Amino acid sequence: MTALPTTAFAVLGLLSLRDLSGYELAAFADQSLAYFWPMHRSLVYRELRRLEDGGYVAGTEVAQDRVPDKRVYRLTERGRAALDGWLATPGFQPPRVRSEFLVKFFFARRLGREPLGALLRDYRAAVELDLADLQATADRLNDLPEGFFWQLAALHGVRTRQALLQWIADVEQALAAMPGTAEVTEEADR
Amino acid sequence: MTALPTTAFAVLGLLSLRDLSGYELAAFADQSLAYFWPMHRSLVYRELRRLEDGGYVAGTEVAQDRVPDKRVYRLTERGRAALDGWLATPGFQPPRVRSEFLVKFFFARRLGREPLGALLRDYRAAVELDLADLQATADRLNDLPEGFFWQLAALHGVRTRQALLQWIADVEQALAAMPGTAEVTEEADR
DNA sequence: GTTCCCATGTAACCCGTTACATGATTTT
DNA sequence: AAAATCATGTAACGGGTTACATGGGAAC
Repeated sequence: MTALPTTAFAVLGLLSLRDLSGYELAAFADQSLAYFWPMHRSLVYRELRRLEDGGYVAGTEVAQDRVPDKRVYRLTERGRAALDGWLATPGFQPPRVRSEFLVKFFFARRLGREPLGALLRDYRAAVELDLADLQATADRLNDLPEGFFWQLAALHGVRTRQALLQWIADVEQALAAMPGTAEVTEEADR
Repeated sequence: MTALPTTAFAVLGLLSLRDLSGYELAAFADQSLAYFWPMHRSLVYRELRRLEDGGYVAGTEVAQDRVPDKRVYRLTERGRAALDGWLATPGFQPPRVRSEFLVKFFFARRLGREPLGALLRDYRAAVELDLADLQATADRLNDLPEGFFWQLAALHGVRTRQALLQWIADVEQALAAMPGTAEVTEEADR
């Protein structure tokens, strides 16, 4: 009876919209929740098995031709209750960010100006690409009944990425203004 | 020879500043890198053991009285080379964000206006707290040689959190403007 | 003078990622 | 006709979190 992880509720939430197989659910999640709650296919399958064991969802095997059979899951009453209970429960884990870029940047005093500039350029390119991708996702989700919240969720991502672009510009300016660029100095070694 | 994970380089980076025990390293990481690369103590210990096995760091047992003995690690030449190689290598994993709040918000059409308002208020409080905490961390890191980059790394976090506060304000406004608040409707069930 | 916190770490669990499997269908 | 992709999943590995251990100070 140990509490379900957030991923389980993400799965239940998607099943509350329509019945889905694991593959379909993962594909849809990848086009919607992925920007703030990525779920790999494998994990979705495992979670669905667990949810079925717990009686939160019910699966039925569906035969297909041309493509493999699939197992389609439907939310049970128990599952819906769990989802709504979780939604109404106040509190959430603090957002967790993990940025390898910032780890590199944090130790960038060991880098010369050249590789540092390259690092920032790469980062800007990555953020811009990501932002474009997110915009596309947001547009795709526009026409659904949930559109209101989904648009706003996407906007959350857009805003943070725009802030990042601004940050990059600031950093580049600060670097240009700083005359003595820290090359790797001897005293930095030990 | 399988590539080291980012956490290993975070550890090497901190050891490049000074020799540290696992406990000290974890404590310092918690005051600095934690905002973009959290590392639990346990993980730091395990990583240090692996790095010592690989010859990237060298540990020496240090006896203390009043408190337990500790094992202090020092970067080896091999470790320094690995760190600098990683730093100079272009590329990084895309930043990974995981926000339980947004999962709830994504399915908020199932919620009434009351719990939704509460959710947003909680979120604002959490972001504000987090921002204050981050500011404090940034101030603390100001006086060190690495201050320049560390300040900017902290600013990265500050900017994104400020964008979030703006987003929350926008959402609250949009909700107020929306007349027919979606109570849980029957047709949403099934 | 119990109770909580500090300083140090180990052990177990589980989520999340990567790799593997497979037969049909489309692409080159 | 070989190669890549689709549609479905299973299995194994490892990073990250949570729980456990312990003995000496500090706090109440």
